[in-house]
Amino acid sequence: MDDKKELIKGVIRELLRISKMYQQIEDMPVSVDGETDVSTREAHTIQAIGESQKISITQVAGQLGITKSAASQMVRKLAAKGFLLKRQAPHSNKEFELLLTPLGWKVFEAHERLHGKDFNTLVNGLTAFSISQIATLSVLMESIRTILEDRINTLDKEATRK
Amino acid sequence: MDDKKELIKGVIRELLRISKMYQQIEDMPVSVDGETDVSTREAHTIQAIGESQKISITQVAGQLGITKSAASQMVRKLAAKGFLLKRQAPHSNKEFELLLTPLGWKVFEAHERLHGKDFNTLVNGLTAFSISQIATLSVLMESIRTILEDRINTLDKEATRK
DNA sequence: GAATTTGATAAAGCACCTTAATCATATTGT
DNA sequence: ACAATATGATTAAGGTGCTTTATCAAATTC
Repeated sequence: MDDKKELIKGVIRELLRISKMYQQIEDMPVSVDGETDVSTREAHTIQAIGESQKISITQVAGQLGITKSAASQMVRKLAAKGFLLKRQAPHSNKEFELLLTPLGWKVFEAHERLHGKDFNTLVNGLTAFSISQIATLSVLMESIRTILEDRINTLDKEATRK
Repeated sequence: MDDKKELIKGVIRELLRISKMYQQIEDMPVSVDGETDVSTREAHTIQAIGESQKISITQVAGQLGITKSAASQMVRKLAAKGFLLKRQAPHSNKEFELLLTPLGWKVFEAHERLHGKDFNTLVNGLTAFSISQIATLSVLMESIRTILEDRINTLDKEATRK
């Protein structure tokens, strides 16, 4: 009985370490052409725009979980650097639609490629295990995710209440 | 065969989502007494000092992975706020040793408690599964960790090379 | 058509970090 | 022993990315 609890604790500890390591990888700047370096936040903004073309500034803010003001500043900087285009939306005189330039797409792809590499390494590393083992893992992961989701919701409520 | 690969991909995606969620929890400020709010970085500095008493500023920098300069600034701020004490090390006239004040310990404990709560929730959530399932999970986690470790090492080398 | 809401922006300021320079205290090599 | 170097700490200046607050014009609602 205690053995089991210890085993579980070990697994959770491992999970937390993995989370930190992933974060560490995620935080590294993306290099395009081995030339220009793009910060993580810049890359994420470019990613958001590349994924949903013609997105507006307010939508970018929503997707990244930052204020409209912050998104506006970020977009201005990226446009100045030539990563994206900001043009009047056809349906509105107050909205803009954002598009990646070829250079922007380069960053987008470099970022995707980097992540794809990590992703594939992980996938390959797990192919050695049996289907039923993976299936178990899948169930446990979902359970862990649910637990964390609940936790985040309660913390959010607490923060909002104040 | 393809089923397996898809299953694995799903698991990895889940893992990445979990990592992001954990990061989200980790980034929330710690509240002491429901009164003072302490930022994540402040809490981590306090945690580092609480864990290894009489640590020096340079050591704090090493542990948090920031420059000595940044650590010095952070420590000055925390000392001014009354969370820690900075006194001359007995063995050296150029080093300081850092200690938490009672208030500092309160933050330390609040931070630990918060994490302990998450930790226990996760542990409890997993007790429903069988020992062998957990054991499988453990093996897989270790394998994932190794993969990420390798990745971080190569990325670090690449970054240093430049 | 007046009042309100919404999208975008600008100004000011904050948290946290970096690099580079400086200073005093060790430590090392000859 | 002492000159050269290394180390611990600090400061000044600057950068990034965010927030809050205020403003403006365009759109929507009543």
